Order: sequence, then C-alpha cells, then structure tokens
Amino acid sequence: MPAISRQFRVLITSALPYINGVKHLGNVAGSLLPADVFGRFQRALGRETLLICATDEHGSVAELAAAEAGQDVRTYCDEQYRLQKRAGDGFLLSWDHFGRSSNRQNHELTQHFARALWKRGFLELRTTKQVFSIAENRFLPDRYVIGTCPHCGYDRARGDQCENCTRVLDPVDLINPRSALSGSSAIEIRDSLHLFLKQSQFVPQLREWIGGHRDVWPPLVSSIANKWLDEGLHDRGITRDVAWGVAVPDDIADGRLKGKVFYVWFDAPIEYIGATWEWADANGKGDAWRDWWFGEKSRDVRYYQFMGKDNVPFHTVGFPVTIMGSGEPWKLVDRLKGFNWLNYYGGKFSTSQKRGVFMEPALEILPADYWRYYLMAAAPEGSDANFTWPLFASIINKDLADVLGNFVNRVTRFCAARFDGRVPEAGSYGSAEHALAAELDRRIQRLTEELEAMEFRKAVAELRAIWVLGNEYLTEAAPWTRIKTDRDAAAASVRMGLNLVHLFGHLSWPLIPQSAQKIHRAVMDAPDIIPWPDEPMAEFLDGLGPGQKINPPEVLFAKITDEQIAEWEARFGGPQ
RNA sequence: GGCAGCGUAGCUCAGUGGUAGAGCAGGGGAAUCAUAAUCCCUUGGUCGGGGGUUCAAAUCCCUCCGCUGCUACCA
Repeated sequence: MPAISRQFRVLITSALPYINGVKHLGNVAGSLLPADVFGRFQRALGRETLLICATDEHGSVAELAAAEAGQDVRTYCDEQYRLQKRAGDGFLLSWDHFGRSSNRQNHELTQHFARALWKRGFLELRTTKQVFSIAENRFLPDRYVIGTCPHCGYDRARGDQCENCTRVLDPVDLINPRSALSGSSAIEIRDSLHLFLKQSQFVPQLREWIGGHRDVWPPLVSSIANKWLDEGLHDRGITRDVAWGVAVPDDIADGRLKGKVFYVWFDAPIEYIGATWEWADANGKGDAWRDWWFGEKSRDVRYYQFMGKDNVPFHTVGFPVTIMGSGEPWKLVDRLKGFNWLNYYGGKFSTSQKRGVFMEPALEILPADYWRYYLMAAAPEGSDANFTWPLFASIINKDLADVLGNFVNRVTRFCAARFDGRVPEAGSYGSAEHALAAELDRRIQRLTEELEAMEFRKAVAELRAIWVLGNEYLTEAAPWTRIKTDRDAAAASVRMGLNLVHLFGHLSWPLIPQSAQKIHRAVMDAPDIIPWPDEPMAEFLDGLGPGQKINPPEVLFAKITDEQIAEWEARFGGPQ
C-alpha cells in the first residue's frame, strides 16, 4: 500500500441544491453523491474530514414558488428544507452539516463580505432600468416579463430570451410587455439603484490563480473558467429588488439601497462558510469553523468542491472574486471537480413533463446503494451521460448481483455447508494466494489513486475488477472439488474467500455503505466508518480469526427484471 | 448568431503523436460452491466526412456534417 499522508485536513462542499423543487438523479450524480463518496473515502483513510452542504434558498424563484403554494416564503423554505434533508439522508449522504443559506450565519457573513468589498472600493453604485409591475407592486425579474419579440414577432417571448428565435433579449426591448405572473400589462420601466461587483479588475489575479491549478483541475473546469476570462469579464450586479434574501446593510452606500437584498449568486457560495459556522454552533465547537476557512490555522486544509458544469463559472470566477476582493485570508478552493449532465433517454430530466427519476421515487423502488453504484459507475465525467432503464439494470445485475453479491453468497454458503459456518483453520496459503495478494496490492493502490484523483468511473471499474479477482481465485481454487481429495487445501481457499469478503466490505464502503456494512457483518462486526485497508494484503488476508463464526447474509442485491424495466419505463417515461 | 464540448466496436465509454482498448451484448468452451450466478477463449471498429502538418495522427491544424450545452437577471 502507498503511504497515506494524513498531514492535511479535508474540507468538502457540494454545490448547494436550490430550495425549490425535488432534485433528480442528475443533481445527485453531479455533486451530492460524488462529494459523499469522496468524503467517506477520506474518512476511511483516517483524515480529518468535513463534508458540508446546504440549501440555497434566496431569490425570486423561491418567492414565487411559495406564492404558488400559498405559503409565506419562510414556511415554504422550512418545509422544502426538511424534504431535501430527508432525501439526502435517504441516499446515505453523510453530511457533517446540511445548512441553510437563509440562516443567521450566512446573513452575517454575506454582509461582512459586502462591507469589506465596499470599503476596498470594489463595489460600485449604478442605476439600472428594471421592469416594475404596478399591479403586483414589485419589480419583475427578466424572465417573468413576457411580450412580443422585436426580432421574430413571437408573442410570448421572455424578457431574458426569446424561445422562438433563441435571441438574447432585454426586457425593455419587448413589444407589449406584461407580467408573466398576473398577465397585467400595467408595467413600467423604473430606475433602480444597484451594487455592481467590479469583477473586471480581478482578471489578472484570476488568470494567475486558475493557471496555477491547471494540473489539478479537470480540463472541463479550466476551459470553462478561461472561457469566461477570454470573453471579457463583466462587472456583475449583486443586488436585487426582491424581498427574500440577505438585506443590504445601511452602512453600505449610506442606506440608499434600503429594502434591497443581495443576489442569490452572491450569498449562496458564502453559505459554504456559513454552513460550517452552523456546524460549529450545532456541535458546540465555538470558533472551530474559522480554523477550516480562515488564515494561518486553515493552512493544513485542502478544500475540494463538487458541482455540475453550469456552476463552474461561479466557483472559478464569481466566488473567488468575492474572497480576493475582501482582502482577507479566506480559503480558496484547491481541487474542483465538475460534472457534465446526466440525461434521461437523450433528453433533460423534466419535472413538468414528469420525465426522469427524482430522489424520493428512486428510493421507493430500490435501495440507495443501487443508485449510488450506478451513478458513479456511469458518472457524467468526460461527457454528458445518458440514463436508460436497460442500461441501469444491466450494470446493477451484472456488477452488484452477479459479481459482488454472488461472490459473497457462494463463499459464505459453501463455508456454512461444509465447514460448519466457521473460518476454517486447516491448510496454509500457497503460491496462488501469494500471487493474489500481490495482485490485490497493485490494484488497491490504483483504486486508491483513482479515488484520490476523484476519477469515479475509473475507480468503480477498478473496484469491480477487484471483485472479479475473487471469483477468478475461487474458480481456480475450486474448493468444492478439492475438498474430496485434499480437505486442508479446500479449507485454506475458503478461508481466503472469507477474507476476500472482509476486504470487499472495506473497499466498497465509500461507494455502497449499506451493502458494505452487510458484507462486513458476514464475517465480523462492522464499525460505522469502515477504514481503508492500509496493511499489505498478505497480512490483511490472514486477518480473520480461524474458528470464528460467520453469518451468511441474505441475498445482497436482487436482480432487476424485464417486467420491472417495463413498469418503470411506463411510470417514469421511456423511449419516445 | 457567437462560444464551448462531444462524435472511437451493436450499447455505455477509456484512450491527446509511436503497432486501435475495457465492460456489457454476441459466439465457443470449462465448472456445478452460488441469486443459471461464475471462470477461460473469442467474433467485432477504414476512431463522423474531406484536406493538411509529421518518419509517424483517434490524438495537432483547416474545413464540412451531426449532436449537446452555454450565451451572464434560471438556479
């Protein structure tokens, strides 16, 4: 095994799911799940790890969704937060804390960053033209203004873009504009004062910082980040005329922005820090949260972020500008893992069209581990990936049921039938076992490296290949034949088989924790965190005490049938 | 429209200058401990089309075709 450095702590955040709406498998695959697998792996290695997530709650979208549900926005968010938390727990996401961007800590921090930027001259007041609806007595976000497109004449063009001719629009360009909410055409353009963050001044600094991570960020991430810089970074409005958000404090711009709030994209990433503060408060850890984020004490922290590709610009440009501009030594991200899209039968997951699989229904039909395995085995890493039920079923059936589940089953059942359900004592390991241990040493090293590098597809392929080694070994050793002529040799190979079961419980835990626990319990009690093996395999594979009782588990993974595939295609949408 | 990414075996995807790869599916065989599950062998691709650079191109350049995404107030 490679020497594992524990000289640093690991801080992990996954992109914050927006409060509105149930999350689909793409959201799980693109940030929530890989962050968890990686976090579990880091804990298994024995590194001090903090896995943080939160809901992103502010902005007009939440306001409008609450209104539609007939609730005030706080109540609405409380309810949605509980649903999201429950769904995350259901997927076995092992957050150290799952916070909320609407909590006090984030409000304080967001205002703190804004003040720092204001004092250092990186915020600028600008008067902008905004659409105001008299009927609703509120400003309307661009997408909630509809009217006739000045380019193609389409009469339901949105204020941000015409869906018909795909041209980007400004709401003031629309002919006969009206509110998409009430349909009222009693709208007017009003001046509105806003804060702009002078991102353009940070281009050289960002370029250097991004360039310095070229070797550790995936090409997808660097290329998206550089694209934004190459196109010329615009200054960005960071306040909005909505009610639900972090208030702009009076000491910025002499109170001239009273009643306005910060734009969600300004306060949401700050919640990574805010949620860490919430974690410290919730666990009686005082100022410990600062040691993960601020100054000298956070020097030993390596910070990882997980997100979908749509989020990359905000994490490589927007949020870093906030931090750089504050002039304070807050931690910037060290390793950033971006994911492409997971599509459903070639199209987008769609709530409105009821196409695709969402978190809660997924867990109604199958345990979390099935989803966790599939989503990492077929993770949208190199390019967009495509979910179909037949593909999903073939991966689950082949890898989990046939290769892993069946291996555990055949070893433990044979042991129960022929060796009294106890780890056999007789016989000793020979050249086949030594060769196997050596091969496992090599492969586990590769697996460890792939996981450290966040190469999930490759890691899963390697893990699967390790499971296959178990079946290969057993077929070659053939204790069911050997037992007729050489009972000691058969005993030794069954002992090896059981030790492999034990090993698989360890190696599989970050990916499929529930099943790994079951597998581990087949041969001995399992700790909550199953540690990554760090001894040579020759030693590990001799770890089970001879004579100890084993417990053959029930079938670990039921196979998915053609009938189920047909049923689920009908229920969730299938080929069209 | 602009920009970005992608296009490799029937399917899902690795592979970024040096004799085309994996898993699944297909074909043949072995075994019978096991959820008929396993193991071994094997068929299969002019790397989207065309042009160029190079001793050498899936890989670099140009061009065309196709798909997807982004386009900054949707998060």
